[in-house]
Amino acid sequence: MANIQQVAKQAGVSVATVSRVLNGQNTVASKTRIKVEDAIKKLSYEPSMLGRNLRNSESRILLVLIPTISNPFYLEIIKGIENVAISQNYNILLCETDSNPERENIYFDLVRTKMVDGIISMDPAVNVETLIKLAEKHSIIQCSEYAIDSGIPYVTIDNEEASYLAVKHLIKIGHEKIALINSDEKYLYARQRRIGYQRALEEQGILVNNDYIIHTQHLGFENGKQAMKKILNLEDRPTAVFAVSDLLAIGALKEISTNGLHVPNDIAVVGFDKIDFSNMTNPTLTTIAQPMYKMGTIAAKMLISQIKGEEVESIILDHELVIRGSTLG
Amino acid sequence: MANIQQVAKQAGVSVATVSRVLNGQNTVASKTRIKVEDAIKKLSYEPSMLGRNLRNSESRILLVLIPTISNPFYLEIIKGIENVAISQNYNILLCETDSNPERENIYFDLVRTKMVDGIISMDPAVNVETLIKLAEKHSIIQCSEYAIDSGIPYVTIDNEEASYLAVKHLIKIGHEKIALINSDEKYLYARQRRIGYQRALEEQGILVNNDYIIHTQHLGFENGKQAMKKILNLEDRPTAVFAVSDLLAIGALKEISTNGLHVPNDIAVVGFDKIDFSNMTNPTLTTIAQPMYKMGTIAAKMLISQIKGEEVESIILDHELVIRGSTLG
DNA sequence: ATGAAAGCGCTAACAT
DNA sequence: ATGTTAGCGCTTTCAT
Repeated sequence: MANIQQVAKQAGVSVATVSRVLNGQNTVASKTRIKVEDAIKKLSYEPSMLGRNLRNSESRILLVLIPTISNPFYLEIIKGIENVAISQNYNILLCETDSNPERENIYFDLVRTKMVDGIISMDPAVNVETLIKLAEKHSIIQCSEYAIDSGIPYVTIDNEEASYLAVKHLIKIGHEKIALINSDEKYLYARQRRIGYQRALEEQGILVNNDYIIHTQHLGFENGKQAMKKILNLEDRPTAVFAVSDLLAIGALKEISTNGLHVPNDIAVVGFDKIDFSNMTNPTLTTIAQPMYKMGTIAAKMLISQIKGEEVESIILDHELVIRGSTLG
Repeated sequence: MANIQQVAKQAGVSVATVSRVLNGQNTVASKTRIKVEDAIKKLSYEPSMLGRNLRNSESRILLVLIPTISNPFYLEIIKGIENVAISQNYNILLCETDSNPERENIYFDLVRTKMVDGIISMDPAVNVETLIKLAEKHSIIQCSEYAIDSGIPYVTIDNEEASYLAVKHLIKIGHEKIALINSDEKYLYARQRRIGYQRALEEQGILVNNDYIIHTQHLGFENGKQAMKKILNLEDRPTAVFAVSDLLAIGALKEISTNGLHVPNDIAVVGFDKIDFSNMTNPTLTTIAQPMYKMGTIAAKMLISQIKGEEVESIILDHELVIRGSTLG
C-alpha cells in the first residue's frame, strides 16, 4: 500500500504537490500534474481516508437511526438519504435502535467520538433530552417523528391533518362506527393522529367511542392482527377501521378475512404510509401517502447544511389520500 | 472538544497514561487511573476515533453490499450482520448497488481507501473479476450469491437441493404441469435452482416444458405479476408455479386472484426465502425457508476473522420447506 | 508553481 | 508504573 510520500518520491515532487493534484487544485503546472498522475498509476496509489479524515477532522459519514429495519416505511426514506449523501460524497451508517435507549446511547457515542459527522434520527422512542443535549454540540436532524420546540430541525408531515383526511374519507363513504388502531400515545405522531381522528368524527357530530380506540406497542403485522381481533369482539362492531400504519392495516385485513368477513363490504380499512406492500394485498389498501423519498432527501440536505454550519429550517411536507380496494365497495 | 493532551495535563500525567486508561490496560496504578478518570469526566472528554483509527490503520466499519434494500430477504441477513458487528465493536455501512457496476465501483473504493475494513457482498450481479482482484488485498466475504472457485469465502445454501425440494412437494401433492418463475440465468443461483427444478421433474418422468419456464429481470412483485400473466396465457395452463423469490410468488398470487382464479385450487404456488410478508398474504405462501439471520451472523464472523488475518472456510447452511396455504387444498 | 514543515489525535515501543 | 517520543497519512500555511 503506497502512501503519499512514496508517490511524491516517485514523481520527484513534494507531498504538498501530490496532495494538490489529489484535491484537484489548479495551481499545479500541467507538466507536474502529469508526473504525479503517472506515479499514482504506477504505484496504484489510493489515498487513505484515515489520514485525510483526521486532518480534516471529519468522517464524511452520516448516522441514520431507525427503530427497526423491518418496517418498509423507512426504506424509501433511506433511499432518499442515501442518494443525497452519495452525491455529496458522504456515506451513511444505518443503525437500528430497536427503540432501546441503551443501544441508542452506543450510537450517540458515534458522533461524540467523531466517527460520524451528524445524525438523522427517525426513532419516535428517542430520548428527547439526550438528543437536545447532543444537538448543542453536534449536527442533528429529526425525520418523521420530532420534538416540538426542541430547537432540533425536522422534516415531517402534518399528522393531524393526514389522519383527519383518512377518517373523513371513511365518513364520506357512509361509515359512522370507525375504529382507530393507534400506537402508543407517548409518541407525538400517535397523539396527533388521534386528534385528527377525533376532529373528523366530532365535526360530523359522531360521538367518539373510546372502545373503538385500540393501542398497540409496535407497528407490525402481528400487532394489527391482535388489535383487529379485539375490534371484532366488540359488542357493537365497527364497520370501518383506520390504522396508523400500513403494516397494522395489513394485519387487520388478514384478521378480518380469517374470520370470514369481507373487506370492504363488511369492514372498510384505511392504512398509513403507502408502503409498497400496501398495493400487494387483496384487496389493495386505501392509505395515506407520505412523500418518503423526498423526506429522506430533504433530511439529508438539511443535515449536510447543518454540518457546514449553515442555518436550517424545519419543513412540513404534503400528504395524500390514496383510495384503493379496501374502501371501494 | 478536549483532546488527550488536555486530559493528560489536567490529570497531571502523560498522554501515554491516559491512553492506557482509555484502553483498559492494567498496568496503571489505581490511584493514577482515578486521577485520569476524573480529568476525563471534568473535561467531558471523548476520544476521537479519527486519531485512533489512523494510528491503528483501521476504520472498524464493515461494508455490506446489497442489490436493493427493497427485497426484505436482505433485511434479516442485515440484522444478523449488525448484531455480530456491534458485539465486536464494528459498525456497518449499508450500500445499495442497484446492480449498477459504476455505483459498485464507488463502493469498492471504500475499502481501497481504508474507509472500511472489509466487504460482505450479496449482490448477484457483482463483477466477479473485480471482486477477485479486490480480494487479493482486502477482506471480502460473499453471502448468499457466490462465485465458484473464486477463492473468496462464502456462506450460502444448497440452491439446487432447495429448488428440488420445492418442486418435489408440488409433484407429491399431484401436480405435473409446474411452471418455474426464475430470474436471469446469468446468476449462479438461478442456474442452480433451474437444475433442481428439472431434476425433480425428470426424476418422476415428467417432461420439462420450456414454455413453462419464465425469466424475470428482477425479483420484485411487479415482475412476478408479469410472469404470471404470461403463464396464464399459456395454451396448456400449468396447475402449479414455483417462483424463486417470495416477492415474485406474491406477485403471481395477486395476478392469479385478479383473474378470478383460486390458489391453491386452480393453481398452487411455492415461493422462496420465507420473508415476513409470505405469511401476510391470502392465502399464506408455501416457501423455502433460508436461515437468513444465521447467514448474516456467519458472514459477519467470517469477515471479522478474515480481517484479523485468520483463515476462513465457506459454509453451506440448511434450508427447509414450509408448507402453507398456497399449496394446501 | 512548488517545497518545507507543522500538526490533526491517537497508540506503542522504548526508556526510566 | 509512568513518561518521552515517533509516527500513522494526510492537508495547509508559509516561504521561496
